[in-house]
Parts: sequence; C-alpha cells; structure tokens
Amino acid sequence: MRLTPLQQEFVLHFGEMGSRWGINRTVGQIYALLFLSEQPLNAEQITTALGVSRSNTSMGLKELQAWSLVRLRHLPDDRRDHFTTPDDLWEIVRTLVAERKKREIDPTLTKLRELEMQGPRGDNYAESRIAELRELIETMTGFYEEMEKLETERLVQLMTLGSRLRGVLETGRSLNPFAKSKKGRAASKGK
Amino acid sequence: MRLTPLQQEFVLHFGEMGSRWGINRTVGQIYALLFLSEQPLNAEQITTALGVSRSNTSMGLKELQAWSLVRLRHLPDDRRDHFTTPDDLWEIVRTLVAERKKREIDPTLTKLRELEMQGPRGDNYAESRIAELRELIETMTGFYEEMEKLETERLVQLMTLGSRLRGVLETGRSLNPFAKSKKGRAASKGK
DNA sequence: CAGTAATTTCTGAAACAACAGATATTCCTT
DNA sequence: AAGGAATATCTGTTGTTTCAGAAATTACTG
Repeated sequence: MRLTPLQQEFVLHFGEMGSRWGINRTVGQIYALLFLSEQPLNAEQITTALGVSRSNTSMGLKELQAWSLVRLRHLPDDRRDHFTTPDDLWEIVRTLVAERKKREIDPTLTKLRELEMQGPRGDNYAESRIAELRELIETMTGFYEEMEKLETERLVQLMTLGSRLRGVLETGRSLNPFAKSKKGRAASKGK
Repeated sequence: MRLTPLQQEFVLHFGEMGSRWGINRTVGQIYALLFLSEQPLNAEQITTALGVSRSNTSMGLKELQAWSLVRLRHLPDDRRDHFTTPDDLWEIVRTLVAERKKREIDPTLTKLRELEMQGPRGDNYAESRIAELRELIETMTGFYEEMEKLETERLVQLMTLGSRLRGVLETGRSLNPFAKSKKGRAASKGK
C-alpha cells in the first residue's frame, strides 16, 4: 500500500506526537493511518504502508485494542482481521477520555480513599490536603460522568454555548433568550 | 528530613503513577512531597527526604518548573531556593490542563491547519477527515477557553450541577427551579 | 576579588522500551 | 487430521531514559 503525500504527513505527525500522548511512534502511525483510511486495513497493509516490521504492527494493533481505539471488522471471503477507527469522532473522544481517566485518575482516587480509610494519623496538614484533593477529583469525575451521559447533540450544544455559558450559570437565568427574564436575551451571537 | 508514614505512602504512589502521567518517578515524588508540605522545601531537604541524588532533585525541580507546577519562594535570611505547590487546588488543575493542552493538543491543531492550508489535493476522504478533526478540536478548545475564563466559584457550580445539567441544556429551561416554566422543577432526583 | 555555598551540567552505568527477524501458535480449509 | 495462511510471541539488538556521582558554573559573602 502506498500513501498519498497528505496521508504521509499526517501519519508522520501522529508518530512524532506519540511520545507526548504516551504511546510509541508506531502505535501513533498505525492509528493515524486507520483514521484516514476509508476502508478497513489488515495488518499486512499497515506493515507495508508504514514500512515497519510485521511484529511491530501486531504489537501496535494489540495496544490500540487495549485502548479500545480501533475496531475489528471482517470482510466477506477474507479471514484476515481488518481494522478501522469509528466514523464518529465524538465517540473517539469519549473513548480516549474514558481510558485516560481509568489509567491516570482512578488508581489515585482509590489510593486517596484508602489513605483516608486508615483514619487520622495526627498528620493534620497532609490529611487535609489529601481530603481536599480527593474531593476535587470526585467533583471532576462526577461532572465527567454527567457529560458522559449526554447524547452527542447535547454535548456539542454545551460546548458551543460560548460566552452564554457564564449567563447560564447565573441563577435564575434561562438558556432561552425568549424566556421571561429581564436579562434573558443577552449574548446571542454565535461563531 | 523524615517523612511520616502517610506522606511516605502518598509520595510512593505519585512516584509509581509518574510514568502514566508522562513524568518520571522522581518528578512525581518531588511533587507529592511538596504538595503535602506545609512549609516550602529546598533542594537539600527534598534530596534527603526522598533519598535520591542531589542532581536528580535538580533535574526534577527544573522539569516541574517547566510545567509551572511549583513556585519558587525565598525565605528571609536564606538564599537557597525553596519550593511549594499552590494552596488552591483549582489553580493546580488549571495549570495542568493548560500545560497538557499546550503540549498534546496545540501542535496537532497547528499541523491540521497547515495541512488544510496546502489546499485540496484530491485526497477527498482524508481531507474531510482532517477537517472534521480540526473542527472537533476547535470546538473543544473553545469550550475549554470559556471554562478557563470562569472564576473558580462558577466553575465548581457548573461541575456540581449534576443531573440538572441535562435540564439546563433543554432550551427554555432555566437553572432556577423557581423560574416560571412548566417543566421548571423537573429533574431533581439524584443518583 | 578570593572563598564558599548553592545549583546546574556533564558523564557513564544500569534499566527499560522499541523494534526486526525468527519461531511458534491459532484457526480455517479440505 | 494435514496443510497452510494469518497472527502472536519470543529473542536478541539497538535506542532511549533514568539516575548517581563528578565536575563546572553561578551567585552570594566578606
């Protein structure tokens, strides 16, 4: 398989960013390639397109599956595994956030609760600091869980509220500019 | 400097999590130690408390400064640098998010725009996929910028909206349960 | 403008991660 | 059950990261 110049550049960028994202170059490249590929690709195609070893591709795909970032597809009359990324980008974001939370936040939240369970140990400052941190993480993960429940449509609606966000948070103010409220019709210009 | 058992356990946990957070063990430990320390600490104290080399401490502090995660403090009659973390945890979160965005998102957004600037190249699927990704990132960073502008109080208010979040997004519904609206007082049962 | 304390940078060793090629396993076909 | 295609795992090599200790630099003190 041969890449177009556009695909090439995109793939190389994702490879370079890999290390910042906590994955290796090959994993980044495989993901980028699948992301830009209209058809699902098999391991062989990925290997030749990226010019990496077959084994490297295999490990990369395994890692991407552990992240639930690729899906397996089977084509008729072909028993090779073919891989794609979801068409819906918001679904990809949801997956990414969920996985990162699972790996980067949850273990710490568990540990903090564990430390608190062991009861007061007379280390007052540290204890209060830990409690505060736990509360903050709980607040944030609680918010995350609420957002996770929203359908994509509502989520986008929330994200594109823009400057109206501030207004919504002021008690008594409605999101509907036509609702009965003195300040109701503020801020209406979208992008 | 000698650590209490509570500090010890917390510090070790942050060290272990370091690799998942994209920092090394020592950096994680230094941060954890400073986080639990009521007084600012100097490099020497950190070194003995963690049992690492002086040079390692120096590199770790440099890295934490690059992340803007620690602040420098000078005590009277002492020319050594002393380090602390902010008292306000929300400030820490803001810093973390801002830095991660800068390192993990912005370069890719720039690259995507760059690719689009090079104009259509007849690679239709890839082009539309890239445009879609850029739009999504712009939506998310736009939302982030709005949240960044909120004072902490409002931010916490937003995050603790809970199930009312859904209600707020339904056009015409006010955040104020007493506002005049037929559906106004719906959605009050918690989890 | 020495002398010394504090900090940073250099150096090499050890641990770890990434990778290609070879070998082994799985799973389908007949 | 044998053959063969697809995939996964093992093995050794290369590259990278982490770290301590040494050397160099910087920044104060008298």
